[in-house]
Amino acid sequence: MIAEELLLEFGAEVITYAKEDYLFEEGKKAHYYFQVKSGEVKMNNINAQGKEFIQSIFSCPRSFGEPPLFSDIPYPANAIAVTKAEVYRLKKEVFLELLLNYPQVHLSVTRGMAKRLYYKAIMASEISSEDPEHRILTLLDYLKEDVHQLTEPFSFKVNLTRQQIADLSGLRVETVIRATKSLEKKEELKIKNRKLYR
Amino acid sequence: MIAEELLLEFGAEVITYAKEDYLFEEGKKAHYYFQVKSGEVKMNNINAQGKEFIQSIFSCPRSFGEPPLFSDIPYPANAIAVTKAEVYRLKKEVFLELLLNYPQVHLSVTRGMAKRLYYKAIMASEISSEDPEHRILTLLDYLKEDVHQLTEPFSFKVNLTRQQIADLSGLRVETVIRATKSLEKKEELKIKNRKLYR
DNA sequence: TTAAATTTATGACTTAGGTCATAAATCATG
DNA sequence: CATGATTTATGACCTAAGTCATAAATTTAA
Repeated sequence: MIAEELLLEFGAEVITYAKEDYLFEEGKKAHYYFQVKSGEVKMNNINAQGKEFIQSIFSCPRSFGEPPLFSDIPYPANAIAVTKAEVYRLKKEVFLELLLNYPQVHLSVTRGMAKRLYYKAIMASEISSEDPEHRILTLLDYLKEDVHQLTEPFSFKVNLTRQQIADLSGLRVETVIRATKSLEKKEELKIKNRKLYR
Repeated sequence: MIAEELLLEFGAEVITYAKEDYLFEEGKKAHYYFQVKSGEVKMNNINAQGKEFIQSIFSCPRSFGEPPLFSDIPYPANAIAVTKAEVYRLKKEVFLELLLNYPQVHLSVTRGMAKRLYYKAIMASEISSEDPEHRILTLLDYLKEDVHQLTEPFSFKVNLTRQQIADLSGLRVETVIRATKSLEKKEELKIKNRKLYR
């Protein structure tokens, strides 16, 4: 995350996207630094059979899509607005210039990438090795503790649909529905009018 | 990767690990920057049922385990020597000091993390959505093109065991054996005395 | 140079989670 | 506020990949 004032000072634009709009596409080169101002943006892949995998969902003030700005790699996934969203957009060259002038900002960008690498490492291992209930709990605990910094039992209200949980954890929606019901019985989750609490 | 001279100038030690030695453990705090001088190091997770997932295998001159140096997160996986290995080790505080003094080095470390994030994004999507043959080809193509910079067909000799391919792609060794044989029939791979070529 | 360990190989079988069909409940929108 | 779209729900069934057993080929180390 980069402070709004600094972004604007360096000439960042604010762009408004409608729900379902693409911000960039898998395989394309990166030209901008992006940071959410309002709304939600997801990065995803769609395979040949139409199955979706959500890499991550970003809301204010998270940035995304930086890796290809640093290295000669294309975007590994699409970025799509989950809701109507406003996004700061800064030209690649200006962004890199900014990092050189503000080492502390560079460090905080690096910190952000470090956290995402941590999340990806955890989820890759989960998806590869764990059963549905374990995967879902790991995902929700990550969101609860690392993103929302909550500790109290059932203090985290999950604002994801069962389908989104499925697409984040490599499962099918029916499996998530069955697994969350089973987790409720085991008192690992609460379900209050269809919303999950962890 | 940081130049050897610079590492030594900042007081890096060279540590020799025997095959199977642990360099650090999942869940622990990070105190050092690591960079391979010789041999191979893997980062992995072992689940409750004993199944292994290999996050990555590193050889000279790759660094690994940086993310927890930047952010207050623990190691998401173990680091274990795959072969006898020599590793540069630099204290966390000195490493961060080095980055502040050498912005270009900081940028190259960021670049390295960006590439790993790219790899993880690709493999997470593969493991979540693709069948065994697709996963294996994507893994091998990544290693061939992005790590070894090879382009000629079958110019990449894979020096991984079937078991390592399985643990990198979330499959079982029998599945990898059957899938690679099938890929050989389809002329996507060559197998010359048990070695894979892509 | 031999014995032990590892790696590759193959067949039979089992099963977890996916697939498909259908529907109720809830939400969003004109 | 009515209607169409989305989300949650449930049962039946199916299949890809995992599991298990066994063995041959190769590599390692003693």
